Amino acid sequence: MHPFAKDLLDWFRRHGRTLPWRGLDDPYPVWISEIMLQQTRVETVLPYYRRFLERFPTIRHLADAEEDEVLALWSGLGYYTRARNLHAAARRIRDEHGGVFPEELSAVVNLPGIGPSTAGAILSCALDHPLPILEANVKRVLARVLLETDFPGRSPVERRLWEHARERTPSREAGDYNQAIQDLGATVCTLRKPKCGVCPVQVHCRAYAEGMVEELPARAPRKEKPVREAWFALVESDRGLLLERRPPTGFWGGLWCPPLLEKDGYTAAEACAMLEERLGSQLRRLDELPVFRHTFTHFHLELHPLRLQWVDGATLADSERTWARQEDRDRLGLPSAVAPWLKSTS
DNA sequence: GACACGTGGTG
DNA sequence: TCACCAAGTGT
Repeated sequence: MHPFAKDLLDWFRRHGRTLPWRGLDDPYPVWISEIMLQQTRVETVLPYYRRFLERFPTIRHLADAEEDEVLALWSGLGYYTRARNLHAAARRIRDEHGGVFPEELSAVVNLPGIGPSTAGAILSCALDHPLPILEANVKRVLARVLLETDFPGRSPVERRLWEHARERTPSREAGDYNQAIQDLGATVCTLRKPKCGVCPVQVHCRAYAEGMVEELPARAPRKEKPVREAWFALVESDRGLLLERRPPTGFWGGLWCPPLLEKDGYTAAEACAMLEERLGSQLRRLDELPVFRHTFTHFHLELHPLRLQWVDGATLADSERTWARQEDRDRLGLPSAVAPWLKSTS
């Protein structure tokens, strides 16, 4: 066994965390935990994990459920594709593997939502297969131990890290080893203020020897977030504020919101005319309010509020549009960035 | 290979 | 306030 692995396993026996999906030999609950844990912290996952397994105690229960119910139990966890893939994979296991979670790596990585790292985690933890994992904790620990100064997002670096992860994964107790290195990353070898003083693998760590621990792993090159600008049409009538349901794809998908019009190249007057066309009604321009900005993961959205008065008395004949007073807006799903802004404006 | 996907925590 | 990050995968 690699000396690094031995020291890590000794530490794990004394200081490893107790988590509900540990020490299980059934791949199903381990699978659920691994999917929930993708890009998500342990503390966030715990209540969801319990509720989910209570409602879907076996693969068959999950496979036989409606997707809506699966999504409802996932609500609040984010990355909802994970839930749809989980459900789809359960149905595939029911239909193609007789309801039994497959044990071949090739079959496991072919299931939707399971990539190489998650497959390694499930098979090593539940069935003790000697497979490596490579997720954020492992990347950080190995980048430091190996003094890997290139940033791990680049694929040559990633290949190297996979290779080192494989070399260090012991042929027995691979599951414990994988849990151990993740615990180390979560509690000792943390991104900020790492506790090198209590680290069980300090003697193996090149970054510690070089005083480089806090500089690693290297940060990704900064990417400028693009700014998207839109006119934000606040159409008022005696029945309240006009809201539209956002299209299902894109940001704020399916939520109710005042109309947005791409600002690129259109003046306020042109935007107003386009909106009149869309609504089939005349609008009177009132005034413009100060720009407000909301930041998404990949872009800034700059909204230019345009107050408009609904002129004629035509009625809205569209299920995707509605008038809403303040009390109506509290009931409808408005984007969390928009609701308080509207409240403070009107 | 870049990008999208959600939410909550942190300095 | 804001950038950055967290048990990655699919397109």
